[in-house]
Amino acid sequence: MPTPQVASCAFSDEHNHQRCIRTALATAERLCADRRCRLTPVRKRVLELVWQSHTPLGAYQILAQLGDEGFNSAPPTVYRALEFLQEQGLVHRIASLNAFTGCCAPDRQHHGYFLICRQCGRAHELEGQPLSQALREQAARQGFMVEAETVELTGLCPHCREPLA
Amino acid sequence: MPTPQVASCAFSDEHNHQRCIRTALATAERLCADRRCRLTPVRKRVLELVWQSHTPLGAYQILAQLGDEGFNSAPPTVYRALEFLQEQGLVHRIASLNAFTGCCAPDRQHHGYFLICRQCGRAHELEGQPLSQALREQAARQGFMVEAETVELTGLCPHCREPLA
DNA sequence: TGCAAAACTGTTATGTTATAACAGGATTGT
DNA sequence: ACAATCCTGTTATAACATAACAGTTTTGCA
Ligand SMILES: [Zn+2]
Ligand SMILES: [Zn+2]
Ligand SMILES: [Zn+2]
Ligand SMILES: [Zn+2]
Repeated sequence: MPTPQVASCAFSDEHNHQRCIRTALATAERLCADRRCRLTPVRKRVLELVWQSHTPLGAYQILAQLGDEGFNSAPPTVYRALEFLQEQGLVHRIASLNAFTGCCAPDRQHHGYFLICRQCGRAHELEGQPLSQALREQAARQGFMVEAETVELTGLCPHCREPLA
Repeated sequence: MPTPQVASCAFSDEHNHQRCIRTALATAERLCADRRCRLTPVRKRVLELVWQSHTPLGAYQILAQLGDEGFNSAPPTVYRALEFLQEQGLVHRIASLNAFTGCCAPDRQHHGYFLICRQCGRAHELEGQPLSQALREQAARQGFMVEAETVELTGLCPHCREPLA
C-alpha cells in the first residue's frame, strides 16, 4: 500500500486542514521510525506548528509559541529542531522569507520549489522534477555541479489575483 | 552601436577584471542618465565595491569599506544604496547568501539566476530566458502570476570540482 | 544490569542582517 | 527665490542565526 500523500494545500480553498496536519505528523512519525531517528516532543511540536500555520513561519514565531507552552524557548531550541526537520526533509526553508514551511512530500526525493504570494503570504510547493532537468542542463553547460536548488517564485496567487481581474 | 556587454565573469580565469569594473560603472552612468535618476557618489562607490569583490558582498562588508573611506557608515546608508541599485537592475540580491552582486546585463530585462559555488563562494549569473519559460508554465498551471524569481543553484564550480576528479 | 558513547536539550552570550523614524541638506523645476 | 522632491545623516531597535559549554536522556554493548 502506498504512503498517504499530503498535498501542497496552500492555495486550495476548501479542505480539512486538521487532516493535513494529522497526516503530516503521522508520515513524519513513520519516516523517523524507519530511519531510526527520533522525532522528540519539541521536534514534533515544531513540525506541528509549522503545519498549523497557513503561511511559512519564522523561527522566532515558532519560538514564541513554544514559550507559551512551557517548552524551553531560547533560539537554539527551535533552530536545532528545524535543522533536524530539514535534514529529514520534513520542512523546507524559504530563503527569500527567512521562514519555514512543511514539506508536502517528505517521503519522496525532491527539491522544494515554491510559489509565494506577496499578498496573502501563502507558499505553494511545486514538485518540480521537470524544472530540475532544465536547470541542471544550463548548469552543466557551465561545468557546474549542482548540489542544492533554491527556486522561489513570488507574485500573486489565484485568490489574490481575482479581485484585480 | 550596441551597448558594451559585461559578461558574468565569476568562473572565468584569465581576464582583466579592472576592465569589467570600469565597463560596469560606465554602463551604470549611462543607464542612470537615460532614466534621469542619480548615481550619487555613495551609490556609485557601493556599485564599484560590489564589482570589485570576486564573491557576493554582504551589506556590512560594504559598510566597513565605506567607513574606511570616510563615507558615512551606518547601515541605512548601504541598504539605501543597494535598494536603489537593485531597483535600477544594477545589482542582484542573493537570498541564500544574504549578499549582493553586480548584474552582468543591467540594460537587458531579465531575472537573475545564479550558480553559487559552496567552495570558493563565487556566483555566476545565468541569463535564463529559457528557464523563465519553464518556470512560468508550471506557475500558470496553478493560476499563479509570477512577478519575481529567485533561482539559486548551489554546488561546485568547474575550478573547485577539478581537484576532486 | 552496568557502563560508556552518542544523541539530545538547557542556557548564556553574542554575532549578523535589516529596518523604523526623524532631522537636515542638496537638487530640481518654476 | 521658493517649494517640492530627493537624498543623506543619525540613533535606535528589530529580526534572524550561531557559538560554546554544561547537563540530561537514550542507546548499544559488555
Ligand atoms: Zn518538499
Ligand atoms: Zn495570495
Ligand atoms: Zn542580472
Ligand atoms: Zn568554486
